[in-house]
Amino acid sequence: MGKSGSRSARRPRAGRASVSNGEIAAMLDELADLEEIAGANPFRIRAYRNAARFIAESSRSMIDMLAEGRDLSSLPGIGKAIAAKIEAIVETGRLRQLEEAKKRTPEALARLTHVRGLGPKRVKALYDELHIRSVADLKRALKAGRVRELEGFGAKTERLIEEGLRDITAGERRTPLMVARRTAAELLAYLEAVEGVTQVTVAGSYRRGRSTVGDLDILVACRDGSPVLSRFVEYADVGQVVSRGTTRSTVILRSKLQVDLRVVAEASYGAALQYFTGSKAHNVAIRSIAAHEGLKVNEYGVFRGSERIAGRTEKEVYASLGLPYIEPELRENRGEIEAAAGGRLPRLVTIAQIRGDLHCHTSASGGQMSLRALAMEARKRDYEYVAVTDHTTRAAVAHGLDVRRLERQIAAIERLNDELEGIVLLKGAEVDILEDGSLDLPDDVLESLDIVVGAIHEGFALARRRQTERILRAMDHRCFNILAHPTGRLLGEREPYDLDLERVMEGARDRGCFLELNAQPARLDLSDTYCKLARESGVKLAVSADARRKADMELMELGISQARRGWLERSDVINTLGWKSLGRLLRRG
DNA sequence: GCCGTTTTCGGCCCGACTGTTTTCAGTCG
Repeated sequence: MGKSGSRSARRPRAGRASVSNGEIAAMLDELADLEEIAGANPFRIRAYRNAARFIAESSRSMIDMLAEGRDLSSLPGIGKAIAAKIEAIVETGRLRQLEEAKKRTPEALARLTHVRGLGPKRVKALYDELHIRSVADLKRALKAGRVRELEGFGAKTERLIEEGLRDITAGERRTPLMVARRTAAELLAYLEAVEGVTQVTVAGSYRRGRSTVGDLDILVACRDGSPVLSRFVEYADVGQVVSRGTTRSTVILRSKLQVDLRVVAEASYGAALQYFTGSKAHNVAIRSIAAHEGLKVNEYGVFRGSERIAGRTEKEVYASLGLPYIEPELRENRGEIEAAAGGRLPRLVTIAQIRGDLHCHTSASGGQMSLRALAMEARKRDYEYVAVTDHTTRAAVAHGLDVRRLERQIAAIERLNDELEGIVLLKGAEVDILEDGSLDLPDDVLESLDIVVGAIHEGFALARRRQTERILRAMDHRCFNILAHPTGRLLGEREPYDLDLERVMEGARDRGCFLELNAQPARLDLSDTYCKLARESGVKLAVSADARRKADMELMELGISQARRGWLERSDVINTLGWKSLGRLLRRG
């Protein structure tokens, strides 16, 4: 964290610099780190962090909002002072307060606070007493045995820091949700079998459906005397026991995934689940509301004075604060509490409502499934339809179909549809959107398809305006239905291409087109915050697995998690419709 | 530094675990 921010701060730009929200957030976060080491007012530091988080998650770019003349101080958690800082960053690419903070406190110290076991106080002590100003300095001091001689440090703290350093050298890792699921399932089965255990739930960001998880937070209810905590640390995959208490323990598995276990009584299970599910920002907001009502919320329940008034179920906890139940995927303090208070919570789409998949590949363009295998797999999932959308000629990515091969595939689909019961294969294609906005199949072929999915596979570097026009022109074609992976991002690999996504959303809505939520773990495109923006713009989405092989079909669940995090309801997702209604929607007339 | 059915000042979520403490600070979630 904070690294990209420091880069842009050193490289001033003229005029409105193209500073991303992520860079602005990183600069505020770095400022918070440095001020914290310097011992500044902790509430000011929290204000910086809250603002940074809001900006990083915002689907609107700060540059655009300023260009529109929006008053940034009207945004939640952003007042006059931080609004001025954001403006300065956008105008000049730098932040004076950050540069001054770096003069007082070496900037590498900010990174040290990210080492497990090291917070601002210890980093400051290391700097003041041992003049440690970098990871390398710290390693040398550890080796020389000088750290343990400091007041407040000891042999155990020294070892904790050494372990923390190894982790940070290995890079900050988050585990993909689909990978964490397997680990969680095995651990859950193990814990459920321990005597005295009555309930086990994986909470945390896993339960909130985030695409990656930093750790697993497991909550257990059990009868008195259950040996669940000792069984937990004895679990065969445990590599290291970090802490071990009477109600909570933390281990790191051999896979390096951290797991926290928290044990509570049945009467507190709902309150503990609410607390342990988070997010932190949601909990802080909830507890703050409680405080205004003269109540106290903790993981044991909701209390008025010493009397517990709720806690057995989450529903009870929210009800005690005058709120309806809030689904875990919404708990990010992105407006869900206000919506709950106003009776405006969405009824989130569920996996059971999905009637088909609108983006799948066969062995004809890089996939592994035959047409028949694809149909069987879809039927197994109780789908009513599945679209065959292989790449077309231009796709440099995967041996695309030319017109002749596509026509043969269409004929094969028609024969198969005559033969198969309980599933309909849709004739489709994933066509390339060329740089001038045309599609790479002739009109008469496009006309013969049930569904046309369009995507950008090359020319990622076009300027924002041209890229936006390119897509809008593609959607002008009366056969165009769904814009696949709309921002083109590849997580950890490729940034989204520069695009005015709001214009694309409005353009799609006005033309009767749709945007995709591509459920491939590396894409998850649209993101949750863009899903929310799409819903607010009135454009509907298709949630698609973009499957290449059988196992990919289950990625629909990942897509639905993301859709729920984006506040989508059944009516926002077109593949909740039966084929009859969907077919009408796809014929733009 | 932000915020407001305790409103322009005075609050700001709450608790567990560890280590080096002889009563609690630091860190974490």
